[in-house]
Amino acid sequence: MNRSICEQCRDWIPPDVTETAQTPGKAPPKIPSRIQQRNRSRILDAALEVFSRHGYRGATLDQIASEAGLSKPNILYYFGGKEDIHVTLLSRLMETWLDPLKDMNPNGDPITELLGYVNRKLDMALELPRESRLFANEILQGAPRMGPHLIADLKPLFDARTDVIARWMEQGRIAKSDPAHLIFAIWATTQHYADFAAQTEVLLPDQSRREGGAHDFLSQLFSKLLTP
Amino acid sequence: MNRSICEQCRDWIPPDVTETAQTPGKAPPKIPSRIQQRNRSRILDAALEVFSRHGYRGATLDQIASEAGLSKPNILYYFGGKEDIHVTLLSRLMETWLDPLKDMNPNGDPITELLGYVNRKLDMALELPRESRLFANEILQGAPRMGPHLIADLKPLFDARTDVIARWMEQGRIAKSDPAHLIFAIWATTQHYADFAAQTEVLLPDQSRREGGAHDFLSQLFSKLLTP
DNA sequence: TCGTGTCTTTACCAAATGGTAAAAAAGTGA
DNA sequence: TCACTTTTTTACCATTTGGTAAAGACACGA
Repeated sequence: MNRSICEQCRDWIPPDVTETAQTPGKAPPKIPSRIQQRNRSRILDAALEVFSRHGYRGATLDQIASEAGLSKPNILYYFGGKEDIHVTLLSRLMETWLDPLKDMNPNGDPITELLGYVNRKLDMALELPRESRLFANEILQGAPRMGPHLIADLKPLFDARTDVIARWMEQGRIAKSDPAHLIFAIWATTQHYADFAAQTEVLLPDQSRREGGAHDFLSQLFSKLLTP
Repeated sequence: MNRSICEQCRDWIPPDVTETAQTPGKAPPKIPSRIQQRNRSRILDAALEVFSRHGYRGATLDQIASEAGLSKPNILYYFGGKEDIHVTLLSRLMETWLDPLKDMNPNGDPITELLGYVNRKLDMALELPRESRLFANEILQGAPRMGPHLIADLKPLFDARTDVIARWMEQGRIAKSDPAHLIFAIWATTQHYADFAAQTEVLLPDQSRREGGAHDFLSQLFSKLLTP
C-alpha cells in the first residue's frame, strides 16, 4: 500500500543479466558488490546536483559523469539511461519527502504536531535544498515523470492528514480554516527558502537572519493562525 | 533609476540595420511595422508558453517556432537568438511582476495595503501562471540571466517596502514580525498556486475550492498575523 | 509595371547530446 | 598462475539543436 511505483528501480540488476535473471531456477538476487554500491550512489549524488540545478532537460550525461568522476559510458553501465537515473532519484526522494508528514501524530497535541511539522519541513528545505529543487523542477514542468507517484503515494497521505486536521478543527482544538490550503501554505513557505534561494540570498544577505529568522517567523505565522 | 538593465532589448532594431542605426546622422528610430509588431509579440507569446513549461534549456527554437506558427529562421529574423528571446521575456516580466509591490501605498492603512497586496499577488499568479513559472524556473536555476535584474530592480524596491513595513510595526499599527520574511511568505504562498499547480490540481481537484479557497485562506492567514 | 526594401523559405552546417559496440583492464576465486 | 567475471575505456553513431546563407516571395510607392 505504501510501496512506490518505481520500487523495482531500487533493486538493481546489472543490465546484461536482466534477461537471465528473470528466468526462474537459478540467477540468485545478485547482491550488488561494494564497488557497485559506491558507484551507483556516486552517480545518484552527482545527478542530484546536476538535475536540481538545471532541470531534466538542462542536465547532460556528460555533466553528471564529470561530477561523479566517471566516464559517460561507465554511467550507462550502471543505469539504463538518463531517464532511468532521474526516475530513480525521484522515487527515492518521494520517500524522504513524505516522512515529516507521516511523522505527524493524529493523537498528539494539534498545535504541537502542526508547528513541529512546519519546523521539520523547514529544516529539510535548509538541509536538503537540492532535493527540494529537484522536486520543484519536476512539478514546475507539470510532473511528467512523477504524476503517478503523486496520485499513488502523496494523495492518500494528504487526504488522511487533511482529515485529521479537519477533525481537530471541528473539535475546536485549533482555529478553523481550510486544511488543504493550510498544508499548501506550509509547503510553500518552507520550500521557498530552498527553491528561491537565489532570490532570498540577494534580498537578505545575512545568512543567520535568513535561516534563524525563517524559523521564528514561520512559527509565529502558523501559531497565530492555529490558536483558536 | 527605475530603468531595467535590458531596456535596449525593448526598442528593437532590425538585425541588418543594427550597425547603420548606430551611426549618428540618419537612420531614424525605425518605427516597427504592423507585421513586425504582430510577429514579435506572437513569438514572445509562444516563447512564454514554451519556456515556462520546459525551462530555458528544455525549450527549443523549433517548439517556439511551431507554437508561433512561424519557421525557425523566421524567428531568428526577429530576434538575435534563443537567449535574446528569453532575456526580452524576463525583462518585460520584471516590470509587471513588480507592479503590485509598487502599488502598495506607504500612506495607506497598513492592514488594507498588505492584504490588498496579497490579493493582487494571488490574482496575478492565477491569471498569469506562465509568467510565474517562467520566473520560478529562472530563480530555481540560480537566476543565471536575471541576477543583475534582481539586484538592480528588485532589491531597492524590496528594501524600501520592508522599511515601510518595519515602520508600521514600530508604530504598533500591525503586529511585529520580520518584514522581509513577511514578504517572502506572501510571495511563496501566492506563487505556489501557479508554480505547483500540477500538484495542487491532483490534491485538490475542485477548482473553485482551490482558487476561491486560496483567497479566503490567505486573507485569514495574513490578517491573523498582522492584527496587533 | 517596375524596383526597392521587407519578410519568408529552402537548404544547409557544426556542435552537442544520448547512446552503443567492443576491446582492454582490473578483480577474483581456485 | 589461470580462467572467468566485473568494470572501464576507446572509438563511434544518429539525432537534435542553435544558427546561417542565400534565394525567393511579397508589399508598396513612383
